[in-house]
Amino acid sequence: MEAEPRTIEKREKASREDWLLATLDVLRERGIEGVKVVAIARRLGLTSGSFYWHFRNLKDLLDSVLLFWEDALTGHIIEDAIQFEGPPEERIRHLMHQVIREDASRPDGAIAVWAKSDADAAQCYKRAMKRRFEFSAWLFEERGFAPLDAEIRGRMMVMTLMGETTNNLHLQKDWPDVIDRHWRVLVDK
Amino acid sequence: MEAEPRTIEKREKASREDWLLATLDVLRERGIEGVKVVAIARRLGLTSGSFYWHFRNLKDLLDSVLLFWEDALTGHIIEDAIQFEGPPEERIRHLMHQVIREDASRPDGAIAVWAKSDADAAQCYKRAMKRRFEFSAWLFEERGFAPLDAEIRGRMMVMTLMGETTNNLHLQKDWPDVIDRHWRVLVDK
DNA sequence: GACCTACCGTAGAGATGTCTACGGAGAATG
DNA sequence: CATTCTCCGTAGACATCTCTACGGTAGGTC
Repeated sequence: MEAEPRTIEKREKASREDWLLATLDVLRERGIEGVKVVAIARRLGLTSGSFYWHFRNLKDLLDSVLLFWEDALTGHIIEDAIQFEGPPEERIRHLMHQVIREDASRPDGAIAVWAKSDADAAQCYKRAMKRRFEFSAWLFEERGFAPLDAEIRGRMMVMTLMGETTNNLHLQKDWPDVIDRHWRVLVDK
Repeated sequence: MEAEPRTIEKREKASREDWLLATLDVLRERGIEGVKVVAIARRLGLTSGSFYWHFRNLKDLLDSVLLFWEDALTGHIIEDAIQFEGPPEERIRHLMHQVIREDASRPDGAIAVWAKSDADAAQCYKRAMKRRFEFSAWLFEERGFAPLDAEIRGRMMVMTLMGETTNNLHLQKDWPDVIDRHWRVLVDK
């Protein structure tokens, strides 16, 4: 059931980023209430004493996690899609494949639940979703759909990808085929 | 941030089901690791001592929650759609609206996260999703799509609805319009 | 060799949580 | 009125968690 622990090799010292990445793993697997200092330390093969060298307290870490998720994990996909050269429908296809390929490290589901009971997480989640929706709408406008139609198709794409992510589609060997079939329904006029 | 607590009126005694429903609320808002005996008791205005009259222990409660979610909350929507009389595309529309209407009490997102670290939850989640996908595929076959196309459209419908659920679409006043636009993309040939 | 920086471990206070043991209250039953 | 059935509260043992205080160590610097 458990994923491969993100241990550090050869008794190396851990950086602030090591703690952050390990936290993302715990967050994805156990949810926000499962993010405990001792749990992350155990995963890194360290003790909680060392944690407080890198972070002021647990809240400090959680704030960093939110920022990292919004900037790196959401922004990364969008920038990658902007870089892509080719026809609009292929750009969409590229993005969809990219999301599933990087599936394993996405804590999106856990953050959505987190947002239900925490104001900071809710605000961050809302901002990130808005950004995803707006970018996706643009993708479908480029493809030639009218604004309102492009908006709903973009929205469906985001939701479908998040759904397949929480559903662990990437563990299924025929996932590229499944994604292509989703893609066809979305881009066909 | 917090939802209205599901308190019991006038110092009434709580039934096993009261505890179960309160647990669903906590599960939805805080995730599985937030489901603590004392937290649920607090929400009901009781103490943990009373909990152990209704349940052997925390695991006993969690098992019941999984069964209830799978049988009642998933089965309910399907049975309602089967009852529906009218053309296939309207049956699909009815189901989509129904899901969002009952949105507030759905802990689907929390259960998806739970399934990442617990074998029992994972099995239950898989079964429920299989049932949803198969029923949805049938809906779109009735609508006249070929099996493979019906399957992917059903899958997209389920994911979109779960996405809009975690996204709290039901709090948006124009949600029926948004759902109808999703619907058009899915059922149009 | 002395020093400094960066990182880690241990010990412990205080909070929170699970679960058991047991006693008590109110409604229903005889 | 006495008894029983249901449900609830309290107290306490034990575990886990956050966070502080402080001491230790390895590698680079002067």
